[in-house]
Amino acid sequence: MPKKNIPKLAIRRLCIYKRMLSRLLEKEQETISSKELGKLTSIPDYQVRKDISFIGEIGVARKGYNIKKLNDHIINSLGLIEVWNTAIVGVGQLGTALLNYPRLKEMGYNILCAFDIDPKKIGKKTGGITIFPSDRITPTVRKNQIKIGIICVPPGAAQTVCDALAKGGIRGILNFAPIALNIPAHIVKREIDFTVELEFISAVLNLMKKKRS
Amino acid sequence: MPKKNIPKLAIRRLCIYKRMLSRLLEKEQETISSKELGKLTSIPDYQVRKDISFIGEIGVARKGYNIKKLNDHIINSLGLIEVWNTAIVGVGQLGTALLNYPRLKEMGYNILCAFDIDPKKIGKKTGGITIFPSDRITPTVRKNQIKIGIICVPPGAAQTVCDALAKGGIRGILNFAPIALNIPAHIVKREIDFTVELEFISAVLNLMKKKRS
DNA sequence: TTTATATTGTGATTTTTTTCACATTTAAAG
DNA sequence: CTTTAAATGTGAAAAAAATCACAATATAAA
Ligand SMILES: NC(=O)c1ccc[n+]([C@@H]2O[C@H](COP(=O)([O-])OP(=O)(O)OC[C@H]3O[C@@H](n4cnc5c(N)ncnc54)[C@H](O)[C@@H]3O)[C@@H](O)[C@H]2O)c1
Ligand SMILES: NC(=O)c1ccc[n+]([C@@H]2O[C@H](COP(=O)([O-])OP(=O)(O)OC[C@H]3O[C@@H](n4cnc5c(N)ncnc54)[C@H](O)[C@@H]3O)[C@@H](O)[C@H]2O)c1
Repeated sequence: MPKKNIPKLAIRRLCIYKRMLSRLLEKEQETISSKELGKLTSIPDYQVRKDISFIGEIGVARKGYNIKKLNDHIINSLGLIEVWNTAIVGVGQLGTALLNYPRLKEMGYNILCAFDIDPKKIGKKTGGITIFPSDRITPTVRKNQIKIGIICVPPGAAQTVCDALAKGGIRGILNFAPIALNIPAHIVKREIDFTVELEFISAVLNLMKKKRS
Repeated sequence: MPKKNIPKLAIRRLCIYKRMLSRLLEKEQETISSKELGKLTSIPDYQVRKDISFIGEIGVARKGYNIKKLNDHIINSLGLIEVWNTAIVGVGQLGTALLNYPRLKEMGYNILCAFDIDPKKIGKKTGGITIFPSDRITPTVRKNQIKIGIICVPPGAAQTVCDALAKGGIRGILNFAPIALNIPAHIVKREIDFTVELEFISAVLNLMKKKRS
């Protein structure tokens, strides 16, 4: 049980440390210092230490952190042991890639079903998952206790399917459609827009150039 | 020319406003207030105003912002008119989805070529783009003045292809492999890991639950 | 056992970001 | 022309986050 409120940004970084730690588990190395872990994740050592301190004292002076112990501790503190029933809405280019992405299941996101509006896709299987019609989202989510929904439909349809997921009792939504979703506050939302990230890169490059000149 | 340094987070939000504005361009509405724009992007109105203020005074008291003018102004201020030569490395599930994603070109990311290590893929075309062998990354990037690289290879290969891109003179990198890349500071990097986003959702849901109990 | 020192954990400080509140502006109505 | 009020732009305050610096600690070497 974490001492106090963990900052949102610290949570994300803890997930990134864990990602690195789970890779290190396969190596013989037993412990790692905040400096080393920082090097591997492009995060300063004091930030690594401070982030870890939010979930308790786990390091050993002069030695660093035990890799397995720290990995487990992050998993426990953030509750990442849990397996989440997950659904994907929209089985196009991106949805198909996700349905074939084994890492999702490995990380505890168990995809139970997929939805699409296209009659040619409904009833078929992709990545071993059956595709249901999108007007069945609400009852199916409710019946299967689906907790997390991943939206991969065109932007024009995203709010509609989001509402259907919400009505079914979804708890978290990962949205890939390039549009901000309106969503009740009790649902945790995360939006990823590749083109916004690319534009961010462009903007930073441009502003770097301008400053130099 | 922006007055002072624009905060990184403000840049991202400006891109999100622009995304919404370009949708609104197709409607008849001419102006929009910070309040309305905030509603549409899930961002508070004062934040919208402050962000826009970083790129100058463009609003009209009592009316709000002219949609077309604000859209153009964001594009100009952040330098988003530019077309960027782009390459994709790794033409698997995700790389293929991206090569077939028309929005990239629409937004000014002109994919000139793709790279893969798989002999069965090299020489073929995907989404109209020819796939080159990955040992040709450095010279091809240099010759074609490719400025942005998108990495979609397995994590074990990501640092290698990243180094090859850097050697070719790349300026920005968007990385989808679940690993932090080591990269010289002059290259602008952005890393997207879907599973980290999902874990973030899980963690927030868990910590919400814990706090309630 | 003592010493030297690498490394943690954290309180204090600094920086950044968000939030607030309101004076100023200006379109529209009277 | 004057009044009204909606909306901006921003300086100031508050909150959050990052950074620093160092005392405390524990290991490994002497
Ligand atoms: N392709 C990419 O690489 C990529 C990258 C980033 C973001 N995106 C975004 O992800 C979303 C999907 O992109 P895509 O390339 O896979 O598009 P796509 O056109 O290949 O697939 C969209 C799928 O959604 C289905 N769909 C449409 N309306 C629906 C509804 N109401 N209910 C259920 N399903 C519905 C369609 O039948 C189709 O199968 C889009 O919003 C896109 O902007 C795509
Ligand atoms: N599939 C998804 O939905 C998804 C989602 C998020 C992140 N990712 C990440 O994106 C990356 C690609 O995922 P994927 O599912 O497309 O994998 P994939 O196995 O389908 O494709 C990987 C491609 O990279 C190529 N490759 C391997 N080594 C290479 C090298 N040295 N140079 C050039 N090409 C090389 C392979 O030949 C293959 O074509 C992975 O790091 C994965 O973790 C994938």
